[in-house]
Amino acid sequence: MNEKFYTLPEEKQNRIINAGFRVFSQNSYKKSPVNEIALEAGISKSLLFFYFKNKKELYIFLLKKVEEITRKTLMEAAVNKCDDIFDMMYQGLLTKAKMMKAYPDMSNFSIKAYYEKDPDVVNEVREIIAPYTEMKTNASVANIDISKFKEGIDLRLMYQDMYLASEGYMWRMQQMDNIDVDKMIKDYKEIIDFWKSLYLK
Amino acid sequence: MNEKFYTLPEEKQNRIINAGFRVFSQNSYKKSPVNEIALEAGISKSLLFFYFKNKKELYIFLLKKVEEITRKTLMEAAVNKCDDIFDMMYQGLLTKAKMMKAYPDMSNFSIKAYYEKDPDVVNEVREIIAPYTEMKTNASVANIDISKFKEGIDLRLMYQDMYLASEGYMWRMQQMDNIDVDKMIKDYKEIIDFWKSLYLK
DNA sequence: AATCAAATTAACCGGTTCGGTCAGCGACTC
DNA sequence: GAGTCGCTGACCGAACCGGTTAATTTGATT
Repeated sequence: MNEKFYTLPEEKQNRIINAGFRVFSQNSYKKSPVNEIALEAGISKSLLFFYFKNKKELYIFLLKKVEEITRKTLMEAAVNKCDDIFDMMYQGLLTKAKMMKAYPDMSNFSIKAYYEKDPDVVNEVREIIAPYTEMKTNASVANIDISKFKEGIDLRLMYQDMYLASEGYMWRMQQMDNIDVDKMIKDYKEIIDFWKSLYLK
Repeated sequence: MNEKFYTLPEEKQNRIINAGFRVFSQNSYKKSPVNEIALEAGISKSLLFFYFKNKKELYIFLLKKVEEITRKTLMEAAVNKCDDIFDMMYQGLLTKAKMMKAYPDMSNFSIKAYYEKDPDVVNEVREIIAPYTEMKTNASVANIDISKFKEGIDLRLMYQDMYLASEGYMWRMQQMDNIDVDKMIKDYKEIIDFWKSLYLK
């Protein structure tokens, strides 16, 4: 790709990136028209092909961008490491919300990429995304302070319930046309407080 | 559409229907190639155009098929009407699982259709689907026996939590390549029992 | 085996779309 | 006014797509 891209004002870069996320998140790789990305970014197709030598390069650039953005956001969030599992879930959603505000279609794009089967890009997708699919389920349940919880609660099922509900909530959000991130945070906080009242002494 | 379609062996009808669900669920209306549907159904494109005079007619037929299948399955399920909200959720998932076994992509197809914006079909979609989008959230919480529940539980949040977790569970299932419906039912039963132990006296 | 109708398909057509290229336009500098 | 830079409109060949048509296969009947 053309290094000139990085000299563009950040706002313009983001316009291109978000347009790419949006189009590639709603169509398969093959059926995502480069022209539609350019139009949505407010530039001409020719210029897009000036920065990225072809469609595949643009796609892979976006893939790597997902990783970069996620890593950066996660690093920022890790500053306030909390031992409370409820705070952890809340913080998790907060960071996800922050990302969704800046890059609304990134999440859907990475999901779509994960299931992409086009031989033109499938190898690259596997290479770039694969490392991140593992460390999904772990990352918690390990060392939490049991004494705070009510007696007789199956912590495994509790966690599963909360995790599933979070996934269900995210899913419902993804389906909607425009996401009200602030309302989302408010609703989620309400449920977390409900869980606290249920599970904690 | 050509009435001859209904004289086809049911297995062949279903192959066509499922192929339609799959292709239309993964692409927008416009970018769903009729040829791909035919190939996946194991017939030629020409034959498909013999049964359905054009793409739009096929699409609308599938839309109506969703309504028909859902109604039939729901009627069967309504036989054992239970007043227990937990039983209700369990029965609800059972019926949904049954439908997913017979028509794996129907659910995703109807979601996609709901958000379809192509002017060629948007009016018809609204007409056919709209009536069913309302009666989603109600249908419960209304007349349940409160006395069975532990005191101080916010029933609205309880229901929301269970509903979201169910959706999250369904979503996780949809993502997987091949769904083990029986295991799914077993896991779900485990969570419902967990909820019972949490919320009931 | 010959016949005929029904089921099914291969081949084709006109139009559109898509990835990618290229010549050149306007603005700004020296 | 020559040269550079950011940028675009117009264009190209190839592929694709919805839909048609003529032909072929199949299967039952005589």
